[in-house]
Amino acid sequence: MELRDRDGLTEQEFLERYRPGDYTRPSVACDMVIFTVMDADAGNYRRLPEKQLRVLLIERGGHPFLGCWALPGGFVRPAETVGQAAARELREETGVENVYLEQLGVFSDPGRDPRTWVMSCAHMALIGSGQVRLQAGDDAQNAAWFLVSCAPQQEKPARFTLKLTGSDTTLCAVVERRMTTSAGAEEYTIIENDGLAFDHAKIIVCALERLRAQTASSSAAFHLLPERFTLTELQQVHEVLLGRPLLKAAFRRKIAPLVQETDQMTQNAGHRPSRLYQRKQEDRT
Amino acid sequence: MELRDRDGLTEQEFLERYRPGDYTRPSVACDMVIFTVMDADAGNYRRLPEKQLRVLLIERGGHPFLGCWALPGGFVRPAETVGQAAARELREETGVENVYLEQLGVFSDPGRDPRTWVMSCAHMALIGSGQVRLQAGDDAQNAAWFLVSCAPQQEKPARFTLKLTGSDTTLCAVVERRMTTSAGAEEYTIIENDGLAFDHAKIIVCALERLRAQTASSSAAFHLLPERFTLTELQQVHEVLLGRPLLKAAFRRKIAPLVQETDQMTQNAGHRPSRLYQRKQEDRT
DNA sequence: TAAATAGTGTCTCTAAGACAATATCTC
DNA sequence: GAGATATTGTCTTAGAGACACTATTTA
Repeated sequence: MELRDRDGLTEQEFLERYRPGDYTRPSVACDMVIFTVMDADAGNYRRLPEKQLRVLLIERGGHPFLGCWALPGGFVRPAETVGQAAARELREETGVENVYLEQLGVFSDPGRDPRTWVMSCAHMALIGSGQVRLQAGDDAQNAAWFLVSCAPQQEKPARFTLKLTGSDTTLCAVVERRMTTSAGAEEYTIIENDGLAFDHAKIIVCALERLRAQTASSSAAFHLLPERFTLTELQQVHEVLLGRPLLKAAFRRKIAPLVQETDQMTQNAGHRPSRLYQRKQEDRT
Repeated sequence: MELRDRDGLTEQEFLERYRPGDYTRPSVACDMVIFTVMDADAGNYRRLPEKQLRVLLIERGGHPFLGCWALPGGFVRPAETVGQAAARELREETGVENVYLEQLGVFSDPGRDPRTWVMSCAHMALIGSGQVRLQAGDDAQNAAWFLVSCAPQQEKPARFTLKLTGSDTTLCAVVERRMTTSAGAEEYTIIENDGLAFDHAKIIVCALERLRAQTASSSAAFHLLPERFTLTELQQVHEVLLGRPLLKAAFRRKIAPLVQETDQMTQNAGHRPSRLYQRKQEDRT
């Protein structure tokens, strides 16, 4: 097949002669919304610990947004896909590999980075509570796991109040989801922002919305738990993500076909032991 | 607030002195998967016309992929978001505005464009059958609406056979959806490809999957119909998108809360007239 | 009147909501 | 035994699937 174009060139000849133009190109970064679920300090004696959703943030040590907290991230390199860049960033920041990783979309408001034209391809990662190595207080670059709370406002259900609580800092933002003719990653507007760098408040809210949608289809929570878990733990994770309590009997009926019983039980709880389950690997979603 | 960094600069001073580095940057394009639903030529006398899902493709007049068919698209400009670039492309290609537009995600395999490093932020647009101006045969740049058929293979349900039928061309591809630890726009692999440029087979399959997911939640089909439509038309669109027949009674019960009765009826059909409905605008999704 | 679509009624079955009852462990 | 969680049972209700029946228009 020797197709020739209007200059009489074959494809190979064309490519050999090709020189890219010199119009401006954007930098493309990968920002990572890394979630995990941690147990709250079980103050009381033999109660089950509460589950908390947390997100990893890094304190900025230079301009712009000096002193603000930002999502971990970095630039995409020419020989990798954005997904590979995200996996690389994740490994560099937390040391974990082979975890759930999903592309959220591109955030590209022209002024989002005051330095230069940078678009961000945001990703969400879910890591199990057992895999977290980076602990709050690791000051190599001052990274910390912030407790996440994000609820729609009563009067305006399209507005979300985002509150991120660290050990000695609290960050707040209000983000509105616009409903125009379009839908997609960018349809969020920051109304208020206190302490978050760039447009990262948007990105976090977008990730939370995606995470909730995945939870509703029962697929996300497994990634936030260790290999083996009790049904109560699984239910707690669903409840934290959805932000509302679930009925035990109904929940167990619903997830029954997705889990596999093991012959292990919890030990040393201050009460009746619970059976451990694992995810059934037949049909993945 | 006069925070100074380790060089003693304020943010304003830092930005004034900032010079971007000279590492390579990618070009970022916006590729558009533009769907519409058209009536098949109603050969028979007084039957309702069948609905067909179609996608807009453009024949390439230069290397690379000379003679292949490609999604319409173009490069993102510095002063716009990728969403605005998509809307601009859509307007330039089809003349329509204010239609449903959704970001699908970034496709960024390093070799996807043999010329240079180009990533594509794919978008899906849905335009109503009444708004289509560009007709098959408009040879300004040889654009055509291809009939879409895409079904999972029986033996391997993660493999999709994509078939695009134009007036005098048929394009075929087989695309597999990988299910690794990751999920997202890029988790597709092209197994076979005949006549489609770049990685556009992937992008089209990804768009179709997204479109089906939206159809299941009853939100997409409205955008593919004119303002006023019959319930049978709405059902036909759902059936074409989902690829299976639906029961009339159950369908009507389900979409009843989403539509609003009008006092208009269809005219001059070869049978009993049908009431026209419009989308109920109370709760948008 | 025949052909075609429009529109409704109803039975069944499944899944979710709600609540209760029982079981089993540790302190 | 008290305190706590684990696990199962069942009644009710909402919605989807399946199928049949009636209504209304034009050729």
